[in-house]
Amino acid sequence: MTTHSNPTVDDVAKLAGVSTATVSRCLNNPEKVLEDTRRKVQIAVDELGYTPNFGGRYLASNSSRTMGAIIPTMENAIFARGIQAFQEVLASSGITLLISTSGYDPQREFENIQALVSQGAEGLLLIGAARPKKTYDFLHRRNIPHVIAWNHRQDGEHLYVGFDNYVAMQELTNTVLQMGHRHIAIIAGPTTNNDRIEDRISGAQAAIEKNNDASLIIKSSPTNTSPILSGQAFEELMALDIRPTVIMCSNDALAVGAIMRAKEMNIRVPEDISITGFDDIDVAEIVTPSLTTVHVPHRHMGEAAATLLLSIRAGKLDQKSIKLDTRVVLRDSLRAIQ
Amino acid sequence: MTTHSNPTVDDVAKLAGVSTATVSRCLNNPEKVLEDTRRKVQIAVDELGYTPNFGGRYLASNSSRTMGAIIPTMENAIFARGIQAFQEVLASSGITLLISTSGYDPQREFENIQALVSQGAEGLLLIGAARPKKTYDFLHRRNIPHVIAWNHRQDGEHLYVGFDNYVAMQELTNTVLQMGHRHIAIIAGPTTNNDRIEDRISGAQAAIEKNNDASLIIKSSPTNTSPILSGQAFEELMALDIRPTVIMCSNDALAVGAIMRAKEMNIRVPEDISITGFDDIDVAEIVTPSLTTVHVPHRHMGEAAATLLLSIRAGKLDQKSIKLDTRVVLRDSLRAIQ
DNA sequence: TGGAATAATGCAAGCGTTTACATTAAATAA
DNA sequence: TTATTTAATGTAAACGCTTGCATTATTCCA
Repeated sequence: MTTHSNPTVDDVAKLAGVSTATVSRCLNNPEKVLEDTRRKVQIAVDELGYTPNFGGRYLASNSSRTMGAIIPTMENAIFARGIQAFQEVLASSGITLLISTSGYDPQREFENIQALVSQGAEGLLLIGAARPKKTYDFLHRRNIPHVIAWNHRQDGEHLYVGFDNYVAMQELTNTVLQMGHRHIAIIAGPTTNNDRIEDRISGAQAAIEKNNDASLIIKSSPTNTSPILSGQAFEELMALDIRPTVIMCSNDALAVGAIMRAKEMNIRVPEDISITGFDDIDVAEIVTPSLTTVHVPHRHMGEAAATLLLSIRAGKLDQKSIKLDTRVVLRDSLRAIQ
Repeated sequence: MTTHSNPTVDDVAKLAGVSTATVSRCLNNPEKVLEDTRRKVQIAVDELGYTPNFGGRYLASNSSRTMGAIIPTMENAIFARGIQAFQEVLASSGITLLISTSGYDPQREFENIQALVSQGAEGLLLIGAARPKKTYDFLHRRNIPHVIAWNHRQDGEHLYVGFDNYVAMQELTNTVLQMGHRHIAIIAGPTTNNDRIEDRISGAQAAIEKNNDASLIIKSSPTNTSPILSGQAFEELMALDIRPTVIMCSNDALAVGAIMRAKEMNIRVPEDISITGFDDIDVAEIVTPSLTTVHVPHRHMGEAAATLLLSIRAGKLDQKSIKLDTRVVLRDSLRAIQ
């Protein structure tokens, strides 16, 4: 009568004819154990299909070999790609990644953080810096290493691995201005709890304020980002007495939504109106006309964040923020004013 | 001198002036404890920023409230969307999701499965049924509930939550045949360890074999799926003496790659050649011409998989496979032969 | 060959929870 | 009021692992 509970180190030890300590050493410090013993233990492990119980291991060693990431949603390609890279780097160091999604809700993010910390997360990847004080209080009190990705500010408050959304958008706006555009509109997703969008809008404003003759209209959707919403916003902008000559969208998905709506309305892009995006996701190249946008090194960001957290875990506590470069990618959807 | 280790249930108990058992009950069975006591404990919890240690909890209760998912990659929108839904359903039952990616490598998948099981995964979501015997042996020996998503077969061997790739592709092929196409080509990703692609190809073959005058060429890339590869395959097909009149791609990403290459080569779609995809990801509607493809209910699949695993976890062990419907979505990239 | 140094292994405590069972307090009935 | 039932809380063992220290086996040197 075999009980149907999982095999434990005791079972392995008994079968291999050694002590539990030796089994443990075989698994964690194989160099401390005789080649011969190791082999015996390995056979027993395979025989039983043993895998160490994480609870016991974590409790005894106080190390979980686990890190966490909380992203707004996986359905956004920009996060998926960065997290994929993040995970690959961690995996190559034998670290498991726990992921949850907050749906852009700070309260849910807080709960997710608590859950991941309970699960033993030794480090956390977070998106953007905008979150309630209580969240940061918790992170500091519990002394959880965390990096903030997808943004970079000079404030010295946080550990960033990202790019400067403000500067990136400023550059793109300057390009737009150089092409002679003066009536500029922005379609943006909601800025609540989203410092990245905030920074992008401010960046555009800063660039435009230097031009006395340039004007700016901002359409910021109160609810969540979606191409449908940008279609609506696009229509509203087209109904204005003085139409903008260019619409800058706060990300590529919104820009694609605008382009699609333009097609439906028989408005030509870029002949009748220029459109720009942000992120440079795959679709930017696929859509017709191809999208002028800001290229963001998502994979590289994920890798850098993982490397940084691994360094901290290894004891190198004096890590610095990492700033990655973006670049404007000129494609067909933006054209100069004649 | 406060030691800097995390607060434990002992700390909370001491601060609240109750026993550890009561603290535990407050957290897990609040109805078993006096309103007044509960409040005291809650205050202590907040005061200390206490979160239960997962290791201890898992060890004592033998319940991890955790499930795992292993997908090939997050960079594929079809998985991202399904997993997002999967996670949302689990979260609403207080279950944490652990995700890893295998990069389409069965050995890595096996290791990931072991890792997740060690972490306490009480159930597993896996993609497709093609994997080595040792992987299934492990799952059975350890008695890990698992569902296979993104495919559905009538074999009665596994618990599927998915759609019948064979039938879906057969339907699409029939549509193509009805439109008068007789020279048909397929561009597919690698079929090794990928039963979904295998099934799709067989489905197309089955449909075509019923037509004596129809011919089929299959270009199956040996390495991984990528739009660049499909561009290459597309070129090769265009160089043939007798060009196919339609190219059926095993997924939308490949189809988009083919369309882009067609544009570069000044071959008109669908006037000169028709192209179809599979999955119906967002891009299918965005690309020009819009893509005829097979719609797959990714979100719904993720939800159903989660619900099923939750049922098993709740003790309802006699779960049945769930078959979801797909449908052919006709768009501009496919046109009838005159 | 004997003794010291070193390598390999074993013993047992302890990690932070939960939970069966024991105990105490409160509520009810007589 | 006291005896009895019930509700609330406390006590302590157990979960599976790692690791400091004790013990045993091996190697090296003289």
